[in-house]
Amino acid sequence: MNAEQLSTWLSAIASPQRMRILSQIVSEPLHVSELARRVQMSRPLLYMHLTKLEEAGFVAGHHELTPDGKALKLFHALPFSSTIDLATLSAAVAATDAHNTTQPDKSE
Amino acid sequence: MNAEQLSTWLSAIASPQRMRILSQIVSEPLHVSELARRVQMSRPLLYMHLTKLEEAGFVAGHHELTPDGKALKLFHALPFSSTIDLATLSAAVAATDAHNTTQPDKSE
DNA sequence: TTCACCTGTAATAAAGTTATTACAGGTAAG
DNA sequence: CTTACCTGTAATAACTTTATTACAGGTGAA
Repeated sequence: MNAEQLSTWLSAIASPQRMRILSQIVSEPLHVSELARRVQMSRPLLYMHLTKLEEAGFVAGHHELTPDGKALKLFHALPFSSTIDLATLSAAVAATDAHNTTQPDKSE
Repeated sequence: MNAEQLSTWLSAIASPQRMRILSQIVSEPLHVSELARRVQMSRPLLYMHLTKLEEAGFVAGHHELTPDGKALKLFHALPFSSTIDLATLSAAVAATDAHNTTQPDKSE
């Protein structure tokens, strides 16, 4: 994991709003509109936050049909645990440097 | 630690630039101008980043006089290690909620 | 058909972060 | 006194993130 990837990952959770969103869907999944009401946020804004969380791998969403045929999009938090320290950060920077110096165009 | 504090802490390291700065001063302290040259960044910009890192407790700066009397400001990285997971985030959100509900004006 | 729910996105405004430029001032050496 | 270093900050430009508003469209029930 290079510096940019680590940054994207950390940035996704480094937001009080997204922490609140996450903590609401830890124990049970909720559909978007219900979640928007719980965190008191407009739906479009919530979508933006959920997209960031999903891209960083903190949540997953899936469609589900209620018995009466209504389509809901449910989101739930994905468990994770990561220890972060100076070595983690230095390793990420080193990965970026290696990439930009010896392997100018390697896809990963 | 509440959600805002955790956010400030995470945001401080969630930046490729600040990761690069940190990784340069892990093993040895450097003065501002020298550090600016190493990370190829203007001094004013570096100050801004260092201020954020210092406020979050990732670096410390102190003045030092060279034998010939020149005043340098040296910065070095402070060691840390923290495990982050859903429980950490939920606890931070809970701390914020408790603060805003039962203790409207408690200083900490 | 109308009401009350739901999903999804485009356009844009508001706010915050990052980066640059231009200062003012200090010490030591040539 | 000029050159070559250094610290520090104010003003502002450029960019990114966050938030709002306004759409278009779907289902089921009254």
